[in-house]
Amino acid sequence: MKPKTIHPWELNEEEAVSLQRELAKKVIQQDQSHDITYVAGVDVAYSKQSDVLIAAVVILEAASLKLVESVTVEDRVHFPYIPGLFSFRELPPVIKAFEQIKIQPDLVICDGQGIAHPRRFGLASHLGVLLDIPTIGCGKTRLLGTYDEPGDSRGSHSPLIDNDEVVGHVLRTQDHIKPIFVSIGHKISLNAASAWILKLSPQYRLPETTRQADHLVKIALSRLNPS
DNA sequence: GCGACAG
DNA sequence: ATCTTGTCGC
Repeated sequence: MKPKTIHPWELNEEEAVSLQRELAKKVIQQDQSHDITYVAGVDVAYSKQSDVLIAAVVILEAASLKLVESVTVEDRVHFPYIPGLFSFRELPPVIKAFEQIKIQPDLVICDGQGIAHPRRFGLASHLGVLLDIPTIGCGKTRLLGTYDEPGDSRGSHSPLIDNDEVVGHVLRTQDHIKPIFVSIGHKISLNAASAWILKLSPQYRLPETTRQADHLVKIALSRLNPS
């Protein structure tokens, strides 16, 4: 008989949760590589007037934060937005974009959470396990966890706690600016993750990787949806 | 039962 | 995320 091709993104909610529980066992919450030359940023933009979405991957030279490569991919939504199952919605186009990247990054910064997730398997962790590469979850808002407001100077941070576990850092990347939520994605420690996010955010609230990827997807989408 | 809830 | 109007600041 003809085996049907199963794409993880075609699973139902219950199956997706089961897959997360299985893959979460593969997450490595410790530093692995030490030589990081290229850092990648990922982002996805959606069209409200259709089911089209655009994913972008940008590669920056870690030392200079200069863009050295970028790719955008157009796709269609195949999974609804469900808190906790976000990766099943955004990863398909992101994976396609990575398949076209020539420079292999040593670290990937994701827009969303890593292990600061109900099953410790947010977007960043999912991407890290699939690509077998170090990843960091960098969210603008909280999915879960409690925390005390960090000091108001750049670099101040406080632990994000869920079920008595430290699942991330609430990190202030600029003086007096609203903090962001950093968590381990895969193959990196929380302290190293926060240090990297701070280094990648020399001037703005969000890391340059995220800003560049965000800029790219918005331009690509505006070309499809001329106002 | 009532909120909370990455993007 | 997207939509949306105005406002503030460099």
